[in-house]
Amino acid sequence: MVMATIKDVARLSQTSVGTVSRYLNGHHVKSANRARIEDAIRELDFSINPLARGLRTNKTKTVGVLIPELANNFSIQVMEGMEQTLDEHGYSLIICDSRNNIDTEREKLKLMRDKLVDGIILMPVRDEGDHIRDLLDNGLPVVLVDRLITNLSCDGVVSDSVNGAYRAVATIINRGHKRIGIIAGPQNVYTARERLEGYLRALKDYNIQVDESLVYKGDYTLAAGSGGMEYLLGLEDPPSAVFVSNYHLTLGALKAITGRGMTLGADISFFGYDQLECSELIKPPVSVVVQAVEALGRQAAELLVRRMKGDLSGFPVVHRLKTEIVVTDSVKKLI
Amino acid sequence: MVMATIKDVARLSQTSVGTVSRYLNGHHVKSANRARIEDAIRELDFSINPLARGLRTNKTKTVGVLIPELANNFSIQVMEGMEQTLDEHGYSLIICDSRNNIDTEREKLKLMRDKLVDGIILMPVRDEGDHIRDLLDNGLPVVLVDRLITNLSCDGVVSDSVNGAYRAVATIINRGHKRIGIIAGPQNVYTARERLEGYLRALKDYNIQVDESLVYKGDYTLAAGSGGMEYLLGLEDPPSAVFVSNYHLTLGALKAITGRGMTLGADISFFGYDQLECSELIKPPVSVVVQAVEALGRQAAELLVRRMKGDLSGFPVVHRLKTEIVVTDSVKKLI
DNA sequence: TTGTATGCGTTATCAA
DNA sequence: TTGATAACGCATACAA
Repeated sequence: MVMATIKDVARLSQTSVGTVSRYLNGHHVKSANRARIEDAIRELDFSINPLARGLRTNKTKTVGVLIPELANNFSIQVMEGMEQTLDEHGYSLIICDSRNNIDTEREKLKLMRDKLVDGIILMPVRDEGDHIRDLLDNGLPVVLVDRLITNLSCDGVVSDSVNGAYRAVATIINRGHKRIGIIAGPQNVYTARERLEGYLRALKDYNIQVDESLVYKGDYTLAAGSGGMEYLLGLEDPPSAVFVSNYHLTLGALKAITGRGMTLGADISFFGYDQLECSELIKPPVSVVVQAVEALGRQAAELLVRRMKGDLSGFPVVHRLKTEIVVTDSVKKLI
Repeated sequence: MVMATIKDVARLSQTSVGTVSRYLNGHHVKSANRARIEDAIRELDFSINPLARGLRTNKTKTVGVLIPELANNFSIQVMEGMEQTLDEHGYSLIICDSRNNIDTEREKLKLMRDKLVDGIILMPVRDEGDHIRDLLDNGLPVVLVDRLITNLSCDGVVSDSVNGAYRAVATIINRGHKRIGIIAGPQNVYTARERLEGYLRALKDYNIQVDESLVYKGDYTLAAGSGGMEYLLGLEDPPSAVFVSNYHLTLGALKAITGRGMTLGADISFFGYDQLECSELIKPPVSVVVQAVEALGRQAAELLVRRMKGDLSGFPVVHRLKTEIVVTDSVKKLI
């Protein structure tokens, strides 16, 4: 297929490439010319060659999105929010999966830089920021989403995980539980630390002594979720309630409970994290902390667009979005 | 950030841009020059400007992926397969969501063409092919995934849905059921037609008369799934078993069953489609037809890569992947 | 406001 | 094998 160029348009409209180019970029053009150019463009089915334009302008109208794991509900919903927003601003998304691997993250980030993206939205694998600082130092806008990075000055949009976890645990306490376990995530991940802190703060505020044996830490995986739940349930003095601090962990923990033939709320009280696709299929439905997933994506995208336009005000900006909690009979009322 | 160019490399390595370019494209270069060029590249942290290269070669090493709905397990897993394969071949993915809307599909397809992608993988919204034929006629490779299109000569990779549905229904019949309902999808979608056909064939082969009142057709949505199940359960003479022919429909149907407080297998026999993330959390686990999701993505990607390399042999190639069925106690044994 | 000419970084053609 | 150079399609500085 041979595409029409700006030259063809100029010829057909009896103007010059300069005029056509100016028309295309929204400059003022005599209305007679404008009309003829528009006709020619329609006639030739012309569209701008983004490569040529990019070569001149050093802009690609493309944003790189790097996610540690595509295959999960949460990531996808965040992505949808971004896709929509960036689409509205005329940006395309190049999407990559870092497969929860910091080396892949480095590599893909380099790939994106080489592909000349105008900006990057990153959900980082873990607390490691040197390679990101490199990008920022080179003037490439980066917005973190879901997770911040210690000692890295970078824009970000995250959920208020401390508060989400706090309210979950406070709810459990208010229903009369004293022995409350937590399945926490890997402590080199921002959200995992925050959620553990929320748990600890709630216990402290309600004067409940922390029992270290009730704090299980694992990766953000299904396996760690079931492993953690097995561990807690196998304790000599098991907790009466468990707070599980991530999507995959929640699925895994529920699997362990179901596997043991136990009933939520009756045999073990349970508070999970993130909306399960099938939350209504489980009896009773599961109490969870729900994040503003779409907003997370939208706001990250909007912030990035602002940066790409050259507005660097307030750097680093961090948005912290409120979470909601859904409380059900999966947490038994002891009082 | 100011990127080094091939010119800088030529200067530093005391060769010419021609030689450097040839080196970069794998042609033969005297080994002394090769060494000096490699040093210079490292020294300057040079990487090829894909815009300039694309402008010359008319290739972007980018593939457009258009999916009717990002936010579902099935799509994502297919996408992961594609991402991995295309990554191996040095292609980036531009991912778009057509939001189950044929106009959006048209629009995004145009956008991708304008962005000069080298090829497109499309999961079409429905049975409409003119806009796709346009692309093919213009020499842009397109591979359909999951769904073919009537009267459109186009490469594709799909599951053998007829067979999947057939075996599901045959399994139900072999467990002694005679009154078997189906929640079918929209008949302008390839997979929906195929799965309905599988159902009908199985009934025919086992000499069971088709009762039209047991055939419910709806969109591929959760709402249609629960609506369909409500309808079937509300019949004067309801079916003893129901085959549900899509992921969303399955979720919706299960929701209706759970909502009525009925138990799978005991009160109603059930066979769904696609792996639910939480299939193990439901008691009893649900019988489903499972597709080779990753393979679907991989093979579509591989086929597209072949086409983009210029190998047009066998067009149109259609791969039809086998499905598996998972059979559980959700289908009651009547005999 | 318009037309002309130059350059963005690469590949490909040509002569050496 | 190499170097010099034209071209890819566009945006922009400059002169008009």
